[in-house]
Amino acid sequence: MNVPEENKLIYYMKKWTTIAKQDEEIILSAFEPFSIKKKKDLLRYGDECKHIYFIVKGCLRSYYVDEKGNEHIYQIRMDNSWISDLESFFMKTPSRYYIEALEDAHLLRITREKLDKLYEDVPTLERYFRILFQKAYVNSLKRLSSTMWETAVERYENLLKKHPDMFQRVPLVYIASYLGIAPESLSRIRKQNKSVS
Amino acid sequence: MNVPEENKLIYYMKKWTTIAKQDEEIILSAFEPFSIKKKKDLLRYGDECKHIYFIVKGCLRSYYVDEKGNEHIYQIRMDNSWISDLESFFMKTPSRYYIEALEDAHLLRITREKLDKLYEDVPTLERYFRILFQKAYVNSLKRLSSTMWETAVERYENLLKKHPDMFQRVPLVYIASYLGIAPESLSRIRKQNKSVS
DNA sequence: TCTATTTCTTAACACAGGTCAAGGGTGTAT
DNA sequence: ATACACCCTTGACCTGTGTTAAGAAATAGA
Repeated sequence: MNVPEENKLIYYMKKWTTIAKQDEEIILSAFEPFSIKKKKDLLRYGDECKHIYFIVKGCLRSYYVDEKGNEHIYQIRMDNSWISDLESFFMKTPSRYYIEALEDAHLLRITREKLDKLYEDVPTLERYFRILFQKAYVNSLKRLSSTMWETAVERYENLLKKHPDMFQRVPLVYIASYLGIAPESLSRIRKQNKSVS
Repeated sequence: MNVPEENKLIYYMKKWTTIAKQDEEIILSAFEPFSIKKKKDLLRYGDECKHIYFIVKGCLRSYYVDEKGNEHIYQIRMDNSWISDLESFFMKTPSRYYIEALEDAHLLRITREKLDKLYEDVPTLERYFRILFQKAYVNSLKRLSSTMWETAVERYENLLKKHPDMFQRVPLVYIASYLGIAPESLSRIRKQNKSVS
């Protein structure tokens, strides 16, 4: 990957749909560059999620807090992917989640109004997002079946295989929560695996 | 709901996007009515999933079989929803799932080729499926967070609230698997709940 | 109606992973 | 160099759910 930062979004969109040269400008101008510092919130519980964000560079987590005050991370996202609370974004409802930067991050964001406009101006984008959500849905089902029917050890090993970089960039407490286990359990699993290999 | 059977598909599509009168015929003719008997397979492990199916009437489950031969149900779908193995359907890969009818079912099916053609002929359908997958993704994330962080009892009660009809139509063994628990556990939970209420 | 099959329940036991509590590293700011 | 966060690990104990095995209840077929 050696695409100039401002063109990464277009680069990824072109993987799944064709975009005319003159439309590139229209798309880019609908997005607004946005930066956020480590540990700052992009979205807070109760607020409406007004944007969807493309992560040009950085790392963020989205989580909710249960009645007992425990945080549960359901997404960790890094470079070149999207993050948002889609339900809040599309339904205009208050979010039940937080989104927080785990590293200083550089994003491109767009509001619902501008996105709706963009769908009209560049209809082929409807296809891009159709494919994006289609894939996100398939991945989510895979993750679902893995949390339901694989052991914590298997899930750990799969994540390690699929996102080794995540272990360099994200504290283990968060990865544990993302895997749906206690940090102590993750610690034990890692100890086990070390002695095996 | 009192829509004639053959128009149910259009009826649901119109909820999320506008469809011109003359396009309705184009859409319907791209779909093929298809019936399947109880206990018969719509899709088998290793086969490519050639269609996506709209369930006009009936009930189906999709599941995979692990190395030990245990079945794990990740979807139970009833009237007016879609079923398929999207990964196999879109990537043209062999499916890792089975889809089986739990009741005699009446479906409308479409191939990938016809769907691609339909996206060209009726561009507004791209929007319908974008919204469909968007919603499916959001629901899948909710189900994910509930299997990760809610107890079996909570999941049972939520399902009972959301799909009480499912308990009338689907054997409890399947519902247990769908909830990610052993049938014996579901039995215990139901016993508990009875004595409370 | 009788029988076979499928579905559901119960009980005893086992175990993965959670919880609680404590302690040790490591990085960063002063 | 020191202090303070932050992060990770360890051990002891506990609990929810899985597993195994058996039998009861319900349903469908003859």
